[in-house]
Amino acid sequence: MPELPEVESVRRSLLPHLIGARIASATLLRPDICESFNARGQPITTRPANLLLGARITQLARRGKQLAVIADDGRTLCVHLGMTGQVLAQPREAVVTHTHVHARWTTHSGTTILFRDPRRFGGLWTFPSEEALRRARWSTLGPDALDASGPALSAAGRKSLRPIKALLLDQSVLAGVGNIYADEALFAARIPPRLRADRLAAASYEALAASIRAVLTRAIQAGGSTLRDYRDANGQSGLAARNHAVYGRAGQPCLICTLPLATAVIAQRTTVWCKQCQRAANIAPPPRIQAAKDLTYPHGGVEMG
DNA sequence: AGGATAGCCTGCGGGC
DNA sequence: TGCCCGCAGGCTATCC
Repeated sequence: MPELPEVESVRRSLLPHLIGARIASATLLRPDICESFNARGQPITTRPANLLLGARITQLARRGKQLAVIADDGRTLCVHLGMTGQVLAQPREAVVTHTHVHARWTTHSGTTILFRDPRRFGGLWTFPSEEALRRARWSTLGPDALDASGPALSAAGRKSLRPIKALLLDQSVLAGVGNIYADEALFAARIPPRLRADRLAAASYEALAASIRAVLTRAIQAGGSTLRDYRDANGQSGLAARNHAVYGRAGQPCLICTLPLATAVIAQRTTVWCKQCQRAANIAPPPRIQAAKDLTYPHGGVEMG
């Protein structure tokens, strides 16, 4: 399940293969996984030129779980890995054959790039400019989860009746967190996943934002979480799953208190947490907002500030 | 309009 | 051994 750390690991592993490379061929084997747009934002038929044929790659960008391959003339290819998507780089003469390859590129330096995605929850989107991508697809995303901030999360959460876990999974609130790292971050911050978003104090959102940044950073350092499908561009699996404290550990002992970890479906996702360590009572509640008429001041004045 | 739900899609593992 | 079912889940469309 590629979430932010996995997509970032793919991006980093692609850099040496793609930066400065010129695209010698581009083939779309499954047209229905790609959508192309012109400068006016209208959908057009995908042609090799839209898939960066002839372009020189200058930049690989990422926002949340989405990757952007940007060329010197502005042409931009957006890649979303969905659940099982992979971008693989291999020598042109490689004999390894893959199933479910939906697009293939070659570079003038002799590298073949494949996009494969058995479950096809991922896809490709092409734009004439980086700006067009940002306008069409990235403007609906919240801040990148590596930049998670307490005030921004709090602003979204304080008016929401959803469980805090649902808030973390909402890409328009925060871009990049999926089911694995939502559970891990909530455990690290000792927040119960079902707690209503509007019941968290600003200080708790600050702690949660810090946990999100820490969990994601550590996972990137481990090369992402390989459960089954995830690989980076070189076919390497990631070791971050070794660090999971709760995800995939239902019924096993909590690493802090040894109580068996609980599991339930929350926000339509399998959720694992520790009922002992993650309790609302551990967390500062939000300040109660009282009606003005109920406020009394011993000295009869009105407090400012 | 926020929030919940269905559906997309394939591979794998458990149960019989 | 083999078949069937359930599950995994990011995201969009749809409904309430």
